[in-house]
Amino acid sequence: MAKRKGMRREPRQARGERRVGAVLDAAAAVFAEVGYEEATTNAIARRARTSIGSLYQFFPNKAAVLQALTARYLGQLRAVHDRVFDAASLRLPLPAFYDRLIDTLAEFHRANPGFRPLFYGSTTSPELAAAAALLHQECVRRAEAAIATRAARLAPERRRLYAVLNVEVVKALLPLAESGDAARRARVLAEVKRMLLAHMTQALGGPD
Amino acid sequence: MAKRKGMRREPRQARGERRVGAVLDAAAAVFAEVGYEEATTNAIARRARTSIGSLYQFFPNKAAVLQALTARYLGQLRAVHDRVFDAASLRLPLPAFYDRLIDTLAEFHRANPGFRPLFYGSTTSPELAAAAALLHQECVRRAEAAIATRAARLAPERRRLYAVLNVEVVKALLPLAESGDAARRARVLAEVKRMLLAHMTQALGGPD
Amino acid sequence: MAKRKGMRREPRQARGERRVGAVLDAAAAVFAEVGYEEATTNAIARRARTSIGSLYQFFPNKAAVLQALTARYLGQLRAVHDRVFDAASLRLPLPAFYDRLIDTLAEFHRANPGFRPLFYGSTTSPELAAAAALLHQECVRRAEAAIATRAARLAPERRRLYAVLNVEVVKALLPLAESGDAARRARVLAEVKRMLLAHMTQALGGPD
Amino acid sequence: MAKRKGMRREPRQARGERRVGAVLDAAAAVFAEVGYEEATTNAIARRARTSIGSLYQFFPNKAAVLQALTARYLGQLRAVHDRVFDAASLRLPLPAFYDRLIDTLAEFHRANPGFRPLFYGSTTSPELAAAAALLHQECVRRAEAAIATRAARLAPERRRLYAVLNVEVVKALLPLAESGDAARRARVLAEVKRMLLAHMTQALGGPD
DNA sequence: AATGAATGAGAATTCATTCAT
DNA sequence: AATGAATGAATTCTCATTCAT
Repeated sequence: MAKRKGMRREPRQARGERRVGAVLDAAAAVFAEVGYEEATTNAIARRARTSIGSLYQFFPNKAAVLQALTARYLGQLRAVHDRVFDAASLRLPLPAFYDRLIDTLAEFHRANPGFRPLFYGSTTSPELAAAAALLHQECVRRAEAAIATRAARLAPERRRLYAVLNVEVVKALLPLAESGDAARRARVLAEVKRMLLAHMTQALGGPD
Repeated sequence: MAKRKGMRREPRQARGERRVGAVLDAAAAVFAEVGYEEATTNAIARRARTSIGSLYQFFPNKAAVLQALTARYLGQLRAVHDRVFDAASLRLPLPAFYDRLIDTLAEFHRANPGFRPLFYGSTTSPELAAAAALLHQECVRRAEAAIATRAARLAPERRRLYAVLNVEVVKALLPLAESGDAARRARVLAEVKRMLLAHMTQALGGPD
Repeated sequence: MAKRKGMRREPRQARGERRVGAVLDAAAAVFAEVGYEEATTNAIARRARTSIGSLYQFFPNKAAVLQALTARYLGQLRAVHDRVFDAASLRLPLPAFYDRLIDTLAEFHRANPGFRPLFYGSTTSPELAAAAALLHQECVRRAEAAIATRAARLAPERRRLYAVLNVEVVKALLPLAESGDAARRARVLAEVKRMLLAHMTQALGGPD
Repeated sequence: MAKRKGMRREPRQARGERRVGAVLDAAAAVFAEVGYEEATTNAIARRARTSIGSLYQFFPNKAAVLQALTARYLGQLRAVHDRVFDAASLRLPLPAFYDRLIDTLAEFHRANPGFRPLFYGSTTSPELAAAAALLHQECVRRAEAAIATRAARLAPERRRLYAVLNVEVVKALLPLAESGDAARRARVLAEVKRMLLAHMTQALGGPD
């Protein structure tokens, strides 16, 4: 599994396995609260109810914790993408497709506060930038593939441009959807769908 | 003047005035390079060719430097807004208006690297969040006013929602415009305009 | 047996016996590479292809590993000494005696990299100093005995002084012999012999 | 001055100048007590009656403290060498020359406990090895020059070999001279002189 | 007995801020 | 006013040793 990358040692015992999971959960929580750079390894260990030594038994440094957490989220994100970009969905009319896509992504975003600091990772630390790039790429690749399915004749560069624009807009507006009550959330998501639909309909040259 | 917020004392002499400006210039540069949180006051002082002691003579702490810099950028941003949201512009057809607006904002963004870390300030440190909120509000308020002029009968909450959406989308996509050569920049900006235009035309024109 | 010093328990089984030997071999290798103080017990266990827990099953602490290794080397050193200080050798003319002695010691030194950090153990950690002292004493005692045989009327303090000088000079110059190719080695050893011979001839033969 | 190498910043104020000296004095003392590797920067700062932050204001890391101290000792050692290797001394008969040389070096060694851990620096840490190499080279170079003066026709490689041997023997035996009372010291030094004299007389081919 | 996970004191280093000169 | 030295809490990471499985 990808989440083994950069770890100091494979946990050989079930206890270690659990501990690694606990550390990643704790890291997600701490990163969500104060961000990656401000997060301290001691705070993560404390939150995981373990000792700092244990953390370093499995992860050689703070960056490795970030990497492992990123890998875990990447796996979850791929699973979500597999569902919303499946063959059936890709054959849906564009409005229905966007409806399903945005709702699903919004739900993933809502349910995973620990995902956000990685996805929105600032450019300051290279390791965080790498994490963000990884997740971002996954999104762009999927969007690109979806566009390719729906607009096969589109030039690859335009396809890529539209993919990036879609990703950036959704990325920018999902936090907004979280910024109020359920009604607010519904209104924001509706507008996101409307905006992307309007733009892509026009861009792809008429109604799909 | 707004930029005196959080300063320890008013410089009575031109020398002090110049020193403050130099510190803010240095802070802008350092923030642009490593971000606010990673920036050190010593690095700022060094860059300003002054001593750390002098810096603290004018600013009680690091946050005050950020605040003053934010105030300075807020002033510049307001000046830009005054120009693009003037009466003549507001009377322009929507496409022409967006064209002018986006180009102007893109130029401001391009020309002020020090503005970005404040505008995109992550949520981690409260002071940075406050800075970002201040700049964000200025943008939203102006967008709201512009929309009010063009769609007077629109319910205030919708007006506000559209304002926020416009701001977020532009904010999200300007960095993208910076991410390549001039052609890339042109393509991205064209799509931004198209996207907002498509959305707003529909939103303002169609059934609410 | 002396090598049981400081051990937690006697291994009752051949497996344990082998394990202890493997740990000492590993310790010798690691000490040779990074020195006693920089060596970690985990590195020793890893090198011995055993677990840290097993290591501590046999040795109560790091110092005990050093002690046991020292004891093992002391045994080997005594065996070498028994050979070069045997009755026949002691009856050899002084030049022939030194020739044999130095060559033998140089060979022991060359063949046992793990011996060096113990023999040259710095004064910093008490346990290392103790190890070095033990090995040093063995050398001095043998040298003293040899001198006593050859110069029976020499005052004990002088005997001891000469013994110490001989040991220190050999100790200091053996690493030098290792510092180059075979020719270098031969030249250095020849000079060592010449130096000690010249000195001792004068010291024993001349006025006291 | 060489001692400025590797320092984080030149002290600009007299206070800083004093502090740097105090830190080096403290480092010498701490290194003498526990060795370089076991010495902690906090212990050095405490001994210098300053804060750890001050230490790091002038030295970027522990190695830099070692470097600066080495440079200081190198300067002192050169001064001593300048005296014992001056033209007049080099014209002295060999016995008188060695007498003066050994006594002077022994005195330097006795008076500078902080010099020893650097001069005898083990090979474990590269920075310590570098320090030791620097001091060692100074000694070998001087010895070589002295031998060249006294035995001009000697092949350069032999000259170098004798120089190294002289240095190593003195280096090895000076600590021995320190190992007892004044009488012991005198006896050891007398034998060192006798040994080197006997060897070199023979090596250089008859009485000088 | 063997394994390897758990522990936490301690080490090097940074940096916002204060203070002496 | 200006300079830069002083401070020390906080941070990342290591490693000898203990303990659960």
